[in-house]
Amino acid sequence: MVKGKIEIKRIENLTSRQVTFSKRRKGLMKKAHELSVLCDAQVAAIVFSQKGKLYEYASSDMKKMIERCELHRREYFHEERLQKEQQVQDLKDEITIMVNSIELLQRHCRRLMGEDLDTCSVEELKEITIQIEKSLTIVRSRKFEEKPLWMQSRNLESEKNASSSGCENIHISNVETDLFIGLPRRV
Amino acid sequence: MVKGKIEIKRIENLTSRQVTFSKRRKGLMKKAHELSVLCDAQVAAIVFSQKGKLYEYASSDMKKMIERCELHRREYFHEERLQKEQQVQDLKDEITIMVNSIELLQRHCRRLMGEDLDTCSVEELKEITIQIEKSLTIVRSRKFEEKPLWMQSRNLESEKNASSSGCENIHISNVETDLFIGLPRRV
DNA sequence: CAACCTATGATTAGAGT
DNA sequence: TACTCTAATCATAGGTT
Repeated sequence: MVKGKIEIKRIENLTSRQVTFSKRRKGLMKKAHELSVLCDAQVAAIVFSQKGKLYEYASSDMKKMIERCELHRREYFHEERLQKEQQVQDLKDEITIMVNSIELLQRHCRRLMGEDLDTCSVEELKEITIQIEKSLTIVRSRKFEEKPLWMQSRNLESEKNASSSGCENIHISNVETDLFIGLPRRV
Repeated sequence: MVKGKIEIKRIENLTSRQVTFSKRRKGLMKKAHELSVLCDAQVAAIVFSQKGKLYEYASSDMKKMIERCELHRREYFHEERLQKEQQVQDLKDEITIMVNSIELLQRHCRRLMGEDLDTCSVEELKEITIQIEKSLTIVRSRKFEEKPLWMQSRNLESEKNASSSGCENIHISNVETDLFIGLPRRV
């Protein structure tokens, strides 16, 4: 083989390979630059040496374009992540509020049922007693109003689903199963 | 200027520019390929024409590398998104359950207070009456147990925080108002 | 547009320093 | 390792078909 002529295949000699890498790499970058200037095109060339060192060329427009793309992509994902985190936090806040409400309601119920009275002040006890007496008056007056049969059956039906076990047997764990029908979403 | 010699600046003649673009683009790709083979390096060249058409070269290693990166990134974001969606769905499910529980508790309370009795069956009405009579017996027996002062004050204190308005002031409608602030609608 | 031609300039392999 | 030199090859501007 004459001087200067080479076959395009891996150069086995390390030194030769390194020298050729340096020369041709510069040549490539120059050609890339010339192409971008002469033809008004966006050109990029990226080279990793065997050792992993990076050499690159990018016409200025391309550089800006890549930067813009990267920035845009990063902002998009960041924004999306923040939104989801905010959503999760909102839901958790809601749950906290609801847990408090449930505890309050449960205590109220227990007291109306004569439980948990140890934690009441004398004042509260009086209020509860008055409420219960009022309730008793109401339900007793109710007992004597015999409703017509069609109305009874209608109520029985609609109640079967809503609270099949009747008032005093409501356990929260049952509630979950029974109530799923028709209630506020599953958004 | 002699034939074949040119200045590196934008070629104004459109035809010339297009021809040169085609020739030099191919030349650049060839050089990129030769560099990657001869020197065992990872090389990529990217060219956008003025019209926005893309031409590119990537040595097989580089191609694989880019594909691997893209795939990895996509999988990562996809995975993250799925996880967050699942978390949000779980929270929403929890909220649905709690909304149901709250409604049931509210109904239970209202009935114990002699409200909402129109939706009761005769059986349920009997059960409620029995419950209320039991409650009344309990609270009436309580009234005569005068608790020592230290116990009263302890209870008063702990109640202040847990339910600032105390038992006697809890109206279900208030509770509802408080709760609605946080309910699932806005999700 | 593309394929080819050719004179010329550009690049570079291999050797030397 | 990074230059310089130089012969040889390669790329390509400006044509022509």
